[in-house]
Amino acid sequence: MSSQIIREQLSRPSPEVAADLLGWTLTHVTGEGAVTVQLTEVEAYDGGTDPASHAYRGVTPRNAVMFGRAGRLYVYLSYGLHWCSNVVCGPEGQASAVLLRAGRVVDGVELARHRRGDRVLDRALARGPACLSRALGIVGSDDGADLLSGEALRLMPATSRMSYSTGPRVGVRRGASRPWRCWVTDDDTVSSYRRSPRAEPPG
DNA sequence: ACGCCGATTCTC
DNA sequence: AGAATCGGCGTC
Repeated sequence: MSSQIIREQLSRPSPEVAADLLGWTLTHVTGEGAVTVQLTEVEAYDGGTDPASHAYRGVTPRNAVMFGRAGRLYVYLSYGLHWCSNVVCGPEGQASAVLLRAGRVVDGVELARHRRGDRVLDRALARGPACLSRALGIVGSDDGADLLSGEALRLMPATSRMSYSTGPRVGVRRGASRPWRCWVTDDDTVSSYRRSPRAEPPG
């Protein structure tokens, strides 16, 4: 599949793209080596219509990448200490992204464990959005990297379709009830669901 | 300029 | 349940 076709696929609204991304792999090559993660849990974020989105209130230096062309990486700092990674979706000019919440490390397990800690179980190496980014060695300077034409970071489509479940998003206060979290059904690398303590009541 | 809060994670 | 830790954004 050409990167042109993949980019068109990613240029649709993020709630549609999210489920497609399950089973895809993301590889990051650094001086330390390569780590590949197969995605098992993702969350869609829209732009102007989604109060949980970083792009809800328009373009800022932080979220600018979300408004650019699909297929690039949007990285942000969470709680002042954790990097989190997104795949930019949707047509250019319209903010939209899919947060990478969890995956299975299918290559570079030793390097991923070195980054995450010796006592971390294999299945937990990339469980949780900050853990996934940490396992891959993704940091703020990777913000904006093209995942389809780049050398260091590469996103590749799944070889087979996975059966998946959907449900409310994790951690967000507003818009938490939109069923925009997708995960591979019964997969042990999926993060355990915790609704934000500050989430607005459902309904 | 100031203060609050977050698309989190780990530990107690 | 609480801490770690800082940039973004609303408010004064």
